[in-house]
Amino acid sequence: MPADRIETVVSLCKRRGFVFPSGEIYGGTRSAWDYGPLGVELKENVKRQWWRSMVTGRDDVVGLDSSVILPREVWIASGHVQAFHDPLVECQSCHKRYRADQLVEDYAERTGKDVLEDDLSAVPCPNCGTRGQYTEPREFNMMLKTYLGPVESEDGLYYLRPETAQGIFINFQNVVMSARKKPPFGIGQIGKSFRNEITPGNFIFRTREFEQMEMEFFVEPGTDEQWHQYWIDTRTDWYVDLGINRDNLRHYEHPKEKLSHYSKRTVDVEYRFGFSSGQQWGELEGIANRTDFDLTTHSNHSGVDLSYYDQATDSRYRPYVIEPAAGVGRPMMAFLLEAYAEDEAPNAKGGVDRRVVLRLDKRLAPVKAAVLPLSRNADLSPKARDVAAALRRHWNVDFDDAGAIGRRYRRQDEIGTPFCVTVDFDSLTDHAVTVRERDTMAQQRVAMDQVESYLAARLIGC
RNA sequence: GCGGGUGUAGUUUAAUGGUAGAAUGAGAGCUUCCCAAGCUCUAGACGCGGGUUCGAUUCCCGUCACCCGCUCCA
Repeated sequence: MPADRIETVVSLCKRRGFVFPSGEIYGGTRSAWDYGPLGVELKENVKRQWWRSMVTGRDDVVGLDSSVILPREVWIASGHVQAFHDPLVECQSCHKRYRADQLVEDYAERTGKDVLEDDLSAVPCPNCGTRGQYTEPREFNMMLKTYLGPVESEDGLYYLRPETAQGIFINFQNVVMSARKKPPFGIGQIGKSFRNEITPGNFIFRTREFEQMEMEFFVEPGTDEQWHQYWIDTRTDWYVDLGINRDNLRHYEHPKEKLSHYSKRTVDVEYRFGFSSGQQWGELEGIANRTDFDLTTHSNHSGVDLSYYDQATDSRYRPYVIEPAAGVGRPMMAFLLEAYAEDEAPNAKGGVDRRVVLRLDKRLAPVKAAVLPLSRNADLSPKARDVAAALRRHWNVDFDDAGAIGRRYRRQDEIGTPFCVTVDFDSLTDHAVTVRERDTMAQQRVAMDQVESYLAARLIGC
């Protein structure tokens, strides 16, 4: 394994069409990435697996797809407008940045003197001690704005959602009624969110436009802590099931003073990314106990009572919410890093060379099978095309008849294709093909009309 | 946003104040070809914009992107 796995994988991603820098021909866009032909397949597979395990595979969760643009009041109620509205100043001497209100507060605490946020001339920089050399306070709101309507005015101001969760909370009543769900139950959603991050970077780890897989699980107050633990365990197992080594996962408990404004307790599932900065761990998913914060605040702001009437006890309560909120890009990056391997393999020259292989779980592999005629001669390609066409009815299948067979196997290994189906000269007479498995390198002769069922048995859940 | 570093084909790189060479990868073809074989051919780069200069990929400025740092978390 090369020193910098991330760099290696990033380079593979570009070379093979997983991820491209966005807007490259115009010089690029900061922290934006486009998903190429293989990347979109992998990403869709990650989302599909999430959806299956979190929504359709469960009796107690239903799905939703809410709008990116919601009424402005939603974000006032949720606390996002306020919580991320803090003016920032920067010390012009040492270039460290502070929240102005924090500086004022700390200063008052230390000296007993009150100053105004817009006059920091008496306040020394906590870092370098320089007094009052700050830039003008600048408002920094994490939410991206847009303007709807023909005229760009404050009336038309809307925010792009910084999380998908609020779309779920404001539909709580709709779902309870239409889907006839009782707590404990959840609503899952996959979609894009937008945040004006100060420090984007680390490839697709932190971007300003990103995709989330969130589920809000509504439970009776008092049962929230057990459910929280349940989801922490369940979500961790999901990553392991899809190929992440448990040793490369850990839980991070958010310290009380750093919790988000809505959270009572948050535990992150972290993966050992091994960033080039030296930082090892990075968050894949946060599992938060949001209490009844959201349903309460939306009840108060909208005037609509978002409580649940429990017929059994003839009582009404506001459910607590456990939220497992995952990214899409982050797990995708983790799966790629985890899958990347370099083997030594004997080559046709009698030597040994490097075999790059992505040991992606079959369910995640962008291409499930590749059909490779041994040669372009002897009419192997038409037969192979027929095989490929049959398989394509079920899976994403590659057909490749260019160049040496060994090279084509390697190309498929590099993108994690679990099966290669080779049509050879014998196929013309015995009507069978060789199926070669990526991980074991085992080869199996299979009758041509059996290939579909042979693979179907091995691609369950894909 | 601020500071530091970097910027040559897809990737890895060489050289140069007189507009670029290689390897590998890619495409076409030959070879009954099962693990990046061999041979032939083809396409492909100085991030972008200014300035200095007879002439800039090379020097200067700006800009963009990436990496590293600064209370960001999916």
